[in-house]
Amino acid sequence: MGVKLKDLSNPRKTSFENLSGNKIAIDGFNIIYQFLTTIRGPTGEPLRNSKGKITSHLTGLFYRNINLLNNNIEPIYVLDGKPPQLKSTLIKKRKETREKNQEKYRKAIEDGDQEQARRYSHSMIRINEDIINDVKKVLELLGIQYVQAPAEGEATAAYMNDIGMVDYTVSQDYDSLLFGAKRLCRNLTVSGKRRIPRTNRFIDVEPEIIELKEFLRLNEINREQLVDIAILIGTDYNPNGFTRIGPKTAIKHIKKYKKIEDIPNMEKELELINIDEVRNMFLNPEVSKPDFIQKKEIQKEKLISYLCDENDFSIDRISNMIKKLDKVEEEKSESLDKWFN
DNA sequence: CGTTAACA
DNA sequence: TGTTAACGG
Repeated sequence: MGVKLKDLSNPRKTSFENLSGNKIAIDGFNIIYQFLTTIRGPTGEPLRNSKGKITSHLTGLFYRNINLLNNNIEPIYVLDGKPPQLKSTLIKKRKETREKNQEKYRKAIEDGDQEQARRYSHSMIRINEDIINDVKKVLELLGIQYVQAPAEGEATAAYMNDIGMVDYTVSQDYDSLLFGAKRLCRNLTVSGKRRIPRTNRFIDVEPEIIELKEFLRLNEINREQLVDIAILIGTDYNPNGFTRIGPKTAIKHIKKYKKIEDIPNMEKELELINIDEVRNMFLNPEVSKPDFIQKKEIQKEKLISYLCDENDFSIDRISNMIKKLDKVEEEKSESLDKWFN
């Protein structure tokens, strides 16, 4: 779920064109979950191939990556490893709400209530090993690199950003900033319009950059204090946060008292968590340094075979998109020729 | 989510 | 030509 830092952030609008020439570390699980929950047929069911296997994530990944490559953006996917022990309460909590929602879903199906079914259908989806293997397969065939993080994907993505391997981390969550990412890119999507859940209203969603330095300067805090603010609000490692403290109160307190222990009347709340352990999760996370990463060649034939033969994608659509990619490559080498001649 | 078909 | 609905798998 991530930390609720939206109200404190100072996003700067950007676009695919603006990000041309950049390397980005994509929070793999975050993007996969988005595809699985948003790419659906009319009944709210995810897309499936003729064998009944879910394919929403394949559709999303294919089109999104073609768009990135067409704009000369180099994505590197970072996949989650073993979840940290401190996350177990959150995972348990999520499991409980998922099971409750699954029950609601089943009931809605029984009652023939499509609207309710659609609302709870996302709880039927889990990122399992099959899904991960599909993702790895498509990425390999697209020639896109991925790295396996030892623990939190966002932590390794942030590390890659910090040491200059990538220019941005990409996620909808703000956690990579807590992990020390220099720049976070949110809403890195093509279509500008997105429906507000359970309404018929649409809002324009544009890609945005949040720069850690600017964020800290604007709020007149350092990263350690940002982490304390997050802990007050609630993080994956202390999901409930401190009672009656939201973003506004959290920043007010930290600006005034500098750290959580110095805020008056926090003794009882502090007894509930090991605060230094939580801080350490963000300030000193388990990360790996990936080897030098270089984009590989797209394997067009195998990609078409995998998507169209194995997963029933339309051959016309897929080959058209690949043709578009070829066209961009052609233009690129043409302009390169001009440079030399 | 991203593309395409339909429509003014 | 630009906006919106519906489809994709």
